[in-house]
Amino acid sequence: MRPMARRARAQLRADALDVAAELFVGGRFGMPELAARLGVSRQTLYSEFGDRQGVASALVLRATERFLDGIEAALARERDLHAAWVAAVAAALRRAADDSLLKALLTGDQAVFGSGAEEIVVAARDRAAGYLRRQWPELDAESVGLAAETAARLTVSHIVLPLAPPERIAEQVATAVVRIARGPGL
Amino acid sequence: MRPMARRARAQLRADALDVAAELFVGGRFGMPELAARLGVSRQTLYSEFGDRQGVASALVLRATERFLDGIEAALARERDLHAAWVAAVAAALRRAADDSLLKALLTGDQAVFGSGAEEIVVAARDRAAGYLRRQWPELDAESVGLAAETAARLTVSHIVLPLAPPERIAEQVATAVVRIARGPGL
DNA sequence: GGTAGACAGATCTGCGAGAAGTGTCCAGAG
DNA sequence: CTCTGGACACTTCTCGCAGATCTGTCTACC
Repeated sequence: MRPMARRARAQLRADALDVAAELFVGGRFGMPELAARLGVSRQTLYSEFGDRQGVASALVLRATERFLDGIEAALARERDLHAAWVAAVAAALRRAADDSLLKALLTGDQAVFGSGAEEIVVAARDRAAGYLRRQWPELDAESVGLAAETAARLTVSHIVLPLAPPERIAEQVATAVVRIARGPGL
Repeated sequence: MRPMARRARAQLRADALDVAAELFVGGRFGMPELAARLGVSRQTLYSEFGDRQGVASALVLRATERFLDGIEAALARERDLHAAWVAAVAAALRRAADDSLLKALLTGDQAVFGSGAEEIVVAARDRAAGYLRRQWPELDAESVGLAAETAARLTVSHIVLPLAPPERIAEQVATAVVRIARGPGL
């Protein structure tokens, strides 16, 4: 509860997840090696994360949140709805391209812990909906929900199965999302 | 070249793929067992399909075409654009639900031969675009392309990761596709 | 708090023998 | 002319088994 202890704990968690991510992409992710690399005893890890799955879950959670934070930042950086989505999708594609853990979670190829794809899609959809409601309150509520889910699913789809250059994908997804968000039309 | 020979060959291919699909979902797909179940020699199989991969490719190809034929039939059965897509997506979800081979191809979980997902998405997109161009020629060409790709990707996404009952998914995808197909709007 | 060590039990690894499958050949039957 | 059955070399599963490693927990210690 003391500042030092809390800081040390948070730092340990952060370091542990950094190393765990490294080990994971390397294919070997075990508690003994994780502890050794951190210069800490196995027990400390078990105390902090409960068990191996706890480390894995925390790792997935952090990767997801960082991913979505980056996307939301890109969204917020633009004022035009279409431009915002172009930037967001482009950011998502970029991150997915050079984050092995994220790519593994989304494509599900490596033996990842809890698939992860579902959590990411759900979280992305909810964040996108929140952003739209907040930034464009005049949009129809149902359309916002549909646009958010479509944005999340289309982006993941293009990460898993890219058929066009990133810029083109971003443009296409953005156009689709904007047209859906615009509502029934008449 | 004689009718009898051609018919026998076609029948053999069809039977072979039926049995191959059975063996595949059962997890054991080998040339000796396939030949035995067909009451034919292995050599005949190799003559007809070239090699094991040839059987696999033919199997995937047929599954894909049947899948898309079913969807296109559902599309053609409705006159309203929205209703047509509701029916098509519902048909796709239904088929994917009770066709193990198809589901394996799309989700990529079982060790399928050539992933298959890419071929399916591409073929679905192209067929959807063809249908839209043919049936709704007044639609903007670029919008049709975008709507077709979105329809294909969203449907696959909802098959791989279903988060809502099929009827709701069909309704959502149809709404999204129609709004995209409608064009820039103004 | 944290460490080091020990512990039973599960899980992974390497390995070799044996079985099975792959792809190709050919002689022979219908 | 097509299909069969058998043989062939080669590669790829499979299975058992021993040894190593990992997991999760406990205890003594600092």
